[in-house]
Amino acid sequence: MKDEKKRGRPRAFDAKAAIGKARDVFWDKGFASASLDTLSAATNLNRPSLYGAFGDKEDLYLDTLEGYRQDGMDVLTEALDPSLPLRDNIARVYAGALEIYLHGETAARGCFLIGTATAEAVQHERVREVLGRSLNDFDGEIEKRMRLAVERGELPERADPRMLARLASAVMHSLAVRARAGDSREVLEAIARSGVELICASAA
Amino acid sequence: MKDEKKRGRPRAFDAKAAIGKARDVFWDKGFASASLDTLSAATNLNRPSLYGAFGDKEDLYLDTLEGYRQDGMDVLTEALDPSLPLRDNIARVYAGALEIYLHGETAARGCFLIGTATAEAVQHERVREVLGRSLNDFDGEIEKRMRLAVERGELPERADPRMLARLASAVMHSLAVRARAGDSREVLEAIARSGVELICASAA
DNA sequence: ACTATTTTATGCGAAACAGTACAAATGTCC
DNA sequence: GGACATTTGTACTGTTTCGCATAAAATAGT
Repeated sequence: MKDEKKRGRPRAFDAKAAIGKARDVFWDKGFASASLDTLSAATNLNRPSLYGAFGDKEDLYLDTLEGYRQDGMDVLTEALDPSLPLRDNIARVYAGALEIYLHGETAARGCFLIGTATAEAVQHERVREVLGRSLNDFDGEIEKRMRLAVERGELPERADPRMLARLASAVMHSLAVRARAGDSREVLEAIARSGVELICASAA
Repeated sequence: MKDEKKRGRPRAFDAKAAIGKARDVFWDKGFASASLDTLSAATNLNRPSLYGAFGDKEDLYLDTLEGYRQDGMDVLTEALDPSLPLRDNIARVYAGALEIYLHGETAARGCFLIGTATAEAVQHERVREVLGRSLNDFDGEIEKRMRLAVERGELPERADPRMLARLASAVMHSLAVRARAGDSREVLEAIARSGVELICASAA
């Protein structure tokens, strides 16, 4: 299913790369403030090509969100490598998040989902759905690791894996917001360290 | 300084109330998607009146943010009443936050600052400044209570009040995002309860 | 009554906006 | 080589947007 040569003029661009460029625009400006002209310039695609390939602006935005979710899940599962201690896992999750959040030309961008999709979530139901699903997926992935930690004795029997996971996510959500609010790397890393301590307080 | 009658035609509207109406519009739609026409309709002020009283759209938005910050601080200090145990204080903070976040006609609005200002923070420096300052002020207020808790023995000597405060805020940030993402009141309240437990684990 | 001053209301204008029509370009299939 | 299918580039349309110009309305001072 890779080289199913279709008839007609072939595309002169890589859809994945274009979505990546569009994502950068949305990331900085937000959905509403990103004009199709800007997106067109950033992707090197003229407007009709954008429409033909991705649909309207909201469709394109949803595509960028989905891509970010995927990438985020990949980073997350890698950070949660079960051969490492729980404490290291959570620390790696936060470190990976900060690596993404603190990447910005002028100001830090924070989390793409929390930084931009949250604003649209009230009015655009589809965006709200993606946002909610993404947060839940993240929680779920961490919860699996927490469950394993209880089985292994890294956490006490009475620990609630689901709630611990949600609280571990909460620290990440806060890092996402604070990064975009302009907090320094030092402050964010200190919060991450304290978060690990608190979440894994009872860990071996 | 209340009835300093100025010359000229008197205002036919209450500025505070107008800012409140404008805030509701921004809260649902976000800064970028809120048009001056919508704001004008919601406040019952025609555009020139808006400009005359508040300046341009960004100025008006900053005014609504400042008002929200003020209101939030009031709710916060009331929740942190030092005559109550720390655990109750933090629980009240979260309960007060949820009371605000879950108020929405169609979908929950979440936190006005985190839900809308975060999106603009990268591009609009003044918004970023207000957002950062607001988060820090919240942290600071909670930190004072944490410091008191250490003095009183509600928390152990080795507890770090500043970090505990930031983590307590983190749970609230997460509630803000999740509310806007569509999470149910039940889930949010459960997270709040678990958050209190975790933060105050070592409290008397 | 008259002037000075500030707020309202109507409406303008220039720019930005999203989305599309149309034709040229570029490929596949027969 | 020719019919067909798809993409690309230019240009267009109608709408929405922000901010303001201008004039009428309403009050205070004299």
